[in-house]
Amino acid sequence: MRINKLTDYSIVILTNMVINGDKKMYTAKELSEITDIPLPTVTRILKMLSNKELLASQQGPQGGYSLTKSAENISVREVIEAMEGPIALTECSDDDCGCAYETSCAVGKPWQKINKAIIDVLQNINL
Amino acid sequence: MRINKLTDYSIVILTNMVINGDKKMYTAKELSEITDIPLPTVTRILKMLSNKELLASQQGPQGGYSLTKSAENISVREVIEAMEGPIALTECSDDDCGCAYETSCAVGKPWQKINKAIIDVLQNINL
DNA sequence: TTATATAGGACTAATTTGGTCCAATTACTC
DNA sequence: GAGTAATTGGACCAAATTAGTCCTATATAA
Repeated sequence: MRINKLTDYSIVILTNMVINGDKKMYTAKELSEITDIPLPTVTRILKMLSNKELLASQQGPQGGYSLTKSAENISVREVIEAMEGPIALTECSDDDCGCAYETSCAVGKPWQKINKAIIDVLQNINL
Repeated sequence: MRINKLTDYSIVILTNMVINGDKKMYTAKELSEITDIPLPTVTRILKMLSNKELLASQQGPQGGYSLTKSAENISVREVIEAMEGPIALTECSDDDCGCAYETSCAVGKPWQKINKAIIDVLQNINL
C-alpha cells in the first residue's frame, strides 16, 4: 500500500517549488539539483504534471515550469491522481467493475466507502 | 496506490468466513472453491494470516482454519498490516528514515500526518 | 540563427508481486 | 500403528509493473 516513487518525488518537487514561492519559473535542471533526483526522472515527472495542468510550461530560453495555482489550493489528492489516476485501494471498486462475481460480490461496496474516506483525507491536505 | 492483490484476496476470504459464521473450520480447499482463488494462493494467504494470528489453524483430518475473533473486531487495518506490514504511503515516513536528507526533509512530517489519518480510517472499518 | 528549454515517446533494466510446488509435520481415524 | 488429510515452511519461477534512460522533435528568446 504505497504510492509510486514517482508520485513521492513529485510531491517533493512541488514542495520545493512552493517553498521558494517568489521564484516563478524552474527549469528541470534546477529542480533536479535542488531535489537530487536524476534529471531524466525529473523531466518525466514535470511533463506528467504539466499534462495534467498542475504545472504550466514554457519552452525555450528562460522557459521552465511554474505552478498554475497557489500552494494552499493544491491538494495531495490532486497530485496523486495526476500521477497515478483515480485513487482506489483495489482494482475492483466500482459498481460495474466487470468482474465475474459482480452480482454476488460482498466486498465491492465496502471498498467504495473506504476509498471515499481516504480520498477525503487526501483532499483536505494541501502542500 | 493499491493494496496488493494478495491483500485484496485475503479480505475476500475473511469476508466469506464471516458470512458463514456458524461454520467454524474451513480448509484451504473449501475456501478456494468458495472464492475461486487458486488453491496454492489461498493456502499461502491463510498461512500468512495464521502467522499473524488473525486465524487459528488446526492440522490433520477435520483440521483447517478458523477466525480468532468475531467479525466486528477485525479491522481492515489489521488485515492489511498482517499481509503487508505497517501502513505507510511512502517508504520514508518515519522520523528516522535514514535517508540522506533527513534533516532538511520538508515532506516527512506531513506524510506522518497523512498516514495517521488513513490508518484511522482503516482502523474504524470492520469486516 | 543559435542556444536553451520543454514535448513526446520508445526502450531497457530492475524490482516487486503473484503464483506454483515440494518436502516436512501434525493429528485424526481405522 | 498405519494411512490419510490437513497445515507449515520455504524455495522457486514467471509475469507484471515500475523506475529510469535516451533520442528526436518543437518552441522561443536573444
